[in-house]
Amino acid sequence: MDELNDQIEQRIKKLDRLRSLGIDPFGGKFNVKDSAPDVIARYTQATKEALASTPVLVTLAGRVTALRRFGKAAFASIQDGPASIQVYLKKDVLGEPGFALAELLDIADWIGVSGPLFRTKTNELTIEVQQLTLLCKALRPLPEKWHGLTDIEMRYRHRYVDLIANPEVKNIFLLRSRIIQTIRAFLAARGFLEVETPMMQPIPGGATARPFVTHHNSLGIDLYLRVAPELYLKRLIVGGLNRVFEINRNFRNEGISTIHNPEFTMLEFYMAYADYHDLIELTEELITALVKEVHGQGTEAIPYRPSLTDDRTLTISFTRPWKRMTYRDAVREHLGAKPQEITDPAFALAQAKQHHCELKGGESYWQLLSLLFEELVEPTLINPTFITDFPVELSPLAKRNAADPELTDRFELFIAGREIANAFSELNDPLDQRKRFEAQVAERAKGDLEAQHLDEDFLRALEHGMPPTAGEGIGIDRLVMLLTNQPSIRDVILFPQLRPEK
RNA sequence: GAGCCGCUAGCUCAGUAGGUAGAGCAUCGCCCUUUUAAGGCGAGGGCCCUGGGUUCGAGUCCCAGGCGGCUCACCA
Repeated sequence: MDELNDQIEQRIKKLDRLRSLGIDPFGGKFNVKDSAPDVIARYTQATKEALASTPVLVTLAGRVTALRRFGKAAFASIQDGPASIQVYLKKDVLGEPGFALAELLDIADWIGVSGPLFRTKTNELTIEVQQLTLLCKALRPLPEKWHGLTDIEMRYRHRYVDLIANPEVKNIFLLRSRIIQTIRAFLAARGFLEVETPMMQPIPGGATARPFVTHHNSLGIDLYLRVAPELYLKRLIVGGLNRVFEINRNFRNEGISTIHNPEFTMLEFYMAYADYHDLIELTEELITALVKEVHGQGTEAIPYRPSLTDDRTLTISFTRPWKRMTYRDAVREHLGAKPQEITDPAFALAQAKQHHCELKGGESYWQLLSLLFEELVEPTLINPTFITDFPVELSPLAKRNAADPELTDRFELFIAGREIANAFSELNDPLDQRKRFEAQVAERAKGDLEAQHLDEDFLRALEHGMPPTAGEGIGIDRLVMLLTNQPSIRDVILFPQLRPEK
């Protein structure tokens, strides 16, 4: 043990005292018959008199989170899952040996109790413990009861303590789990098959991002942690799995911030015979279902506070249908420009300069528009908005628009000024796909480390024929942030990436 | 990567002007059989993030570093 403070020392001493009483401080199986949440739910209405006349015996277990001693009796709160219940430890009832154990209890210990329910003078539902079992002695104390654990670094590094001390933290992760379960059920109900594709890929593809590199010893090759599952999921569509989805981690070797963790959870799903219009409908339905799952069935709007330092809270309305706008029109509207102006590259350049976009020189028309979009439009997209018709230049895997070959059949969904979903009709022309890869390879050669690689096997798969397919990706962490009103991604990831302790 | 802020007991925090390091909770001892931030009396507990410097003297001032947070930039 690295540090031996008096708190730990005292608890270690108690191990011997327990053993001399014949008690194993790190006991074995305990036959749990009830749970605190369940008992509280079932007997919340039971009166003092009812409990006295028809005794209800319960047996449950949990962690001691508070202890109030009175010499020959004590009250303890024990935490069992999402609920906490009070137990009463009384010498008369427990007897000598049982009470000797009670006297050696500390906050943080795990105990099993059984006995009848009763109500105290203050009417609190309480277990009068007849049988007390030590399940596990804790050697470290819990944080202070009133403030809990507030040091942010400690909360992330010692998440196990955070989860014990801060009930609202536990609740976020319960919600996260429910959100993911709801997504699974939603997709399964529509005939989507959940699959798992490689996390370690010889060629990282499916997104423009810098990958992590690792090495396989016996193969003697470098492998990349995936930046996206996209190219593998589309191979499955080629293989005839018409509707597939994957919820799993992506890894991107980029900065860390309140909205970026090096590994993050992504939902991607692909639907044969559909196009991006179908996914707009599906996305509205899915996210509406999630809003209702988290906030209640009647919910039309939710609050969201995007920044820790700014106490401004947004109200986001999910009333359908959500706004739809083309990429170019969104920029045009914000500039108050005329249709003939917005297509003019010189106009775009002038506007980019005027709005202080960071220009490296030599930007294409669509790159300029992209800068203007990010600078001007994105932050204003508070209520859910589908932005459609992205330029082909910025969409190397999306199908060309039939009417305008410069554009693709693609949308991104923005909520609270952030991209929540990205979807398109998938490019299934292997010859066009090859050209797009080649353009990306040329970008790489020019030094763009995020540009994509040419994946010969993926092209071969497309050459076997991929039916018209629509595909979408939704970043789960940011979605959970939005639905649970958390300004930092670290508050929706159990173990966010931190520098190691010294 | 840059700027700003933080780091003191197990936890939450004070620490005046540079002069022997404090409180509450927790811990230990005593009292206490319906408390719920229980109460009363008493006690112990410190690498003040690390390393330099200034000074008779540094938790405090200066420099460098570590870790964290936020903001900005890139990405989802």
